[in-house]
Amino acid sequence: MTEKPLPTTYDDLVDIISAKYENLSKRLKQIASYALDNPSEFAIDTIAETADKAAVQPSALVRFAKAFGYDGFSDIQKIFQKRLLEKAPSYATRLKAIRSGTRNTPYDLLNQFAEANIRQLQYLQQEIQPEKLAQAVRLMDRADTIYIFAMRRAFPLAAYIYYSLSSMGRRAQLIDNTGGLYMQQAQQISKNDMLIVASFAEYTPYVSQVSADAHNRGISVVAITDHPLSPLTPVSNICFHVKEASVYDFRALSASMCLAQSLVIGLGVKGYISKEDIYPDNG
Amino acid sequence: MTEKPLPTTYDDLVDIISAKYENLSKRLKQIASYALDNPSEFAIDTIAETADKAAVQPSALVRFAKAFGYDGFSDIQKIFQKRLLEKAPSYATRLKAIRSGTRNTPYDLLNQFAEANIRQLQYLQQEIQPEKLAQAVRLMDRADTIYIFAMRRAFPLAAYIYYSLSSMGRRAQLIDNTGGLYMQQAQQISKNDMLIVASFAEYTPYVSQVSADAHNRGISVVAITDHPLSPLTPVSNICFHVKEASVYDFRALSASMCLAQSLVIGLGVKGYISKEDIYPDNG
DNA sequence: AATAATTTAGAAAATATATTCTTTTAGATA
DNA sequence: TATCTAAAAGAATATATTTTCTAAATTATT
Repeated sequence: MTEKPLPTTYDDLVDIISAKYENLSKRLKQIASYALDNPSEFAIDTIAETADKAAVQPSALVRFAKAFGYDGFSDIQKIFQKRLLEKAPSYATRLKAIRSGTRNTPYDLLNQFAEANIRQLQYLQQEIQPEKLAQAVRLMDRADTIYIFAMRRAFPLAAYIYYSLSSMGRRAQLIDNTGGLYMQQAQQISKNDMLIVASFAEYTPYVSQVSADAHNRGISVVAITDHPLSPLTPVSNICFHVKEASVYDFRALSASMCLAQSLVIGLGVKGYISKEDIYPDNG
Repeated sequence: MTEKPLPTTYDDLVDIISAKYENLSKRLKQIASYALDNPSEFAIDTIAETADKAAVQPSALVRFAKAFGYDGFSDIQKIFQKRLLEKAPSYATRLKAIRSGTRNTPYDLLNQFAEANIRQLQYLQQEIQPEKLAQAVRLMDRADTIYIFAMRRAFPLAAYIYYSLSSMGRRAQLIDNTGGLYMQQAQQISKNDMLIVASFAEYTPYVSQVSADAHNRGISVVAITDHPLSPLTPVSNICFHVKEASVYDFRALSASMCLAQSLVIGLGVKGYISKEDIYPDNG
């Protein structure tokens, strides 16, 4: 084995550990995965404490360190300690940086975007009406099949809802407009079903069209949109208005995604509680 | 002096130290102010290192600890260590706190989920490596066509990226496995293109397979996944590890969504800026 | 199935670390 | 300034932690 330069930063070390992981012995794998899962504790605990928590021998930790070229445990632990000391700047510092300098590195954008998303989530918590939420979940719970339709920017929402419902064993259908057949797909919705739609400005006419059609036929519709004057408002039974943040005209999705997740989980928990015996371990 | 309960949290300790500060001896004041100024280092360094940095004798540190009622240096240092561990909490721990004692109305769930999402976003800001982000955007910028592939829970990410890139006029292809042809779709990727993949535990083999194939063929791959030991790590050029929170085993998506958005916007802004540089005075 | 090679556990040794104790220094009081 | 008291330094000691080493166990190879 030739002399490779030892990683001196946590990130480099993670890369190396990831790369070599598959070639490690069972016990060393165990340690690698403990260390990567609990880097902070690994930095602070003594070798005995870490050994205990990772359920290995102290000597195994020394072997682990040596397997990556270090002199011993203390050496590799220092890398983890450095990470803790160099932890990113505080919240306040970051905010200042965001406000003052207007450089636009992807990192700056990420910070701006994260901040914007956080604000929207806090706003969502304040603004959402608990009763509406409960009603929506009730409608979903009663439905035989839950149909979902959204396009363009809202499509990820639909994809998420469809995936979650399916994987929790609920009957769900995604109207995906395959072959341009969205109307035919929507026609399938029957009285015992319900429909979830989502659409944001500029509103996709298809979505409001399907929603209107279902609504006229007496089918329950839950809508997620961005404004009280959205075309979905008049054609839905329950309509959530979620304001989304935007950075450079790129609109975020976190708040509506969070709402969608809450609906799905609300249903899941409800189902889980009543169907506890049937699906004891289901996620 | 009667037995007062010793502070067990960092915040309490800070209060006590502040209160007693004026009555401390010169050397102990020196230590107090060092400790409060450098709580992280104080937590990690040995007594000798701290003594050195604070320019005092090791024994003075013991006296310091005893002045506040602790048995010795190690005891008071533990408080500082606890702070460091709680600063970078495991989400599991925090979420448990959120969970406990709450009912499970959809509204409660939304609040829990929003909190979880917010923490994730903050964590993302701390953990992300600016340079990696910049590199990823550079790869995207150089590519002729950007291919995107993700399935199941990660699929909404792919849908979002695909939609955004397309709507900003970038050539993009979503590998959507229509007709089970994902491999054939992936074969289309050429040397001048790049691939973005996303996959979370339990990892979809298709995604790592496509990623590995592209990577072997020398195509740049940017991966979004959830752990350093993910199967995507070894088969990608740039790999982001985003820890996602979960509520009742429903995993969130905000952090990775935010990351994806930053990549896309980073590219958008970059394109805008570089064209401006080329045609500085042009309309 | 037997042998070799690797990995692991656990105890022993070496090292590092924290604490105590004695001596020295500094500061306060008369 | 002399005397007393409190604080500090530094060496000595006790404790804890890490590392090494050997025997046992596991895994791979013939």
